[in-house]
Amino acid sequence: MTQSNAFVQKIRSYGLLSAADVRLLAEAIGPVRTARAHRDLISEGDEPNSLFIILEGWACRYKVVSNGSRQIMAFLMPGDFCDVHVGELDQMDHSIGTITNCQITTISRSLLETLVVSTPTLTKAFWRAQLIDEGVLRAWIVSMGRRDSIERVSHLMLELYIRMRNIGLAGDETCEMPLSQTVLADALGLTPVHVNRVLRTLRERRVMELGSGTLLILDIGELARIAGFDDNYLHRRIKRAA
Amino acid sequence: MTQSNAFVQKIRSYGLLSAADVRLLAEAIGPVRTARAHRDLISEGDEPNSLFIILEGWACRYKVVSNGSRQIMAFLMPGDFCDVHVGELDQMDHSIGTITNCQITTISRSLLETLVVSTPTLTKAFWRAQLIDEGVLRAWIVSMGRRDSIERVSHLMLELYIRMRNIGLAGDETCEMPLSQTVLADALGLTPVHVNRVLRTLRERRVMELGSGTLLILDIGELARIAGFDDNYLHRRIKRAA
DNA sequence: CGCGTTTTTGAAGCCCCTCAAGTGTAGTGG
DNA sequence: CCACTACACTTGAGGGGCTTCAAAAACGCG
Repeated sequence: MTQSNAFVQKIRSYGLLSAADVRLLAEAIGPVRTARAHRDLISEGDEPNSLFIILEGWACRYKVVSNGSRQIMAFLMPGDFCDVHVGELDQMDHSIGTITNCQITTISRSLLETLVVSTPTLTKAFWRAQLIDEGVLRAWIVSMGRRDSIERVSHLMLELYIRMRNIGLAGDETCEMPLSQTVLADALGLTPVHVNRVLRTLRERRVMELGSGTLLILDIGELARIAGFDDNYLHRRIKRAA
Repeated sequence: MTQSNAFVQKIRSYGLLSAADVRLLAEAIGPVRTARAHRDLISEGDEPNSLFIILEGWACRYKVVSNGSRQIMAFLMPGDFCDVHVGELDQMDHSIGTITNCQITTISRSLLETLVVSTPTLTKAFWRAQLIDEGVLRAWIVSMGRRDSIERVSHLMLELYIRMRNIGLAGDETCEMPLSQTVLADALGLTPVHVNRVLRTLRERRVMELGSGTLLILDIGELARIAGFDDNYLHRRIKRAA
């Protein structure tokens, strides 16, 4: 049961759950299993059957477009869940794949539905989680549309750093970030070559360094300034960590 | 009450509501009022107070970034609603503004909450609407990241055309589309100048024409081919129209 | 009819891409 | 311990898509 904490804690932070609610939630969670890196948890076109929860490791939502290139639409880290819309939609319009080795678990569709219908506080907590994800999606759109490459890289690094900190996985201006430059490029709408150059610039300017699976922030003020990082957004997400 | 149909019908199409549910929903809707074009319904930083519903006209979610440029993150058309997260989030991280004159109405926060808690079918319908919006957001990210300008314009035109058709506001390969090239540019992450050139290309290739507030699709197959429009996505949205 | 907005077109430039090659670094098997 | 492979990272040179700047034409509305 300890392994499910990442998820239960996240949901708890989104709503005032009673002890009974938390117990119900914890009991709904299925057995933990391990998934290797670079595997699809769900593929585009699949009919979704159960809700995936990441307990450990990184995964992502992505879609391969007609010209063969890949676009990552979201990163999933411990505590994140994949498809609350289980059963609501007919087919997946994108895939979910692991980036690192992951510990995952599931909640079955029927159990989830009972949970959501029977306990309004849980409904609200799930809803809230959904809304925050939506906010992140909107921030990505802004980045892709109106930020150049260095701003975009900076913004993503800050987002991920803060999300890691919010779940207690980031230290003082450093955290694990097991993303290759190719994966970053797929998320940012850039090429790996160009991501490389941008990272070099940021390193040379003593703003941040990304290497061997670790992010090191040297000057968070400057990083936020470059990114045009919204104080508001930042503030809300910091608050949420508490 | 007839004026609220766009909204009620949309929610009905997302769930099997009983007659009582529909009545509850219809009764919750406040008085209809008119909003002029180019006005903010909600501004960034506001504390959201009630749920806005568009009954007539077009609006959009947008954000102005630090360098002064604007990014539109979503278009809102009749039946769409703005902020189910009323009260869930502390502050708006973006603004909502009208594009044309609009007929709008609201549901107060407290009424909405009672509704959602008391009737699970309504909850599910709202949830489903939310999930579809999220799918559209993800499609936008894919467009911005991995499609060039002509593909991106084509994709957006198809999305908007199909959404208009789904609410019965599109004719046979034509519909109203009151978007200036500047507005389109703000949505697509391009400049108005370049949008103009892309539209010319599409016109010269006899694929589609956009002018005087109207979209005219000349060759929908070719348009979908250029856009890399997902059959799956298309299919789902057509099905949903029924 | 006059004025602001939108649309259109041209010319020059930059940001990021493409292509290409070279350098690690980790894992595998001899 | 060293070949061998696979993959990620790095750097250079050249090109193209979109932007920027500028200005004219067309449209819509009082």
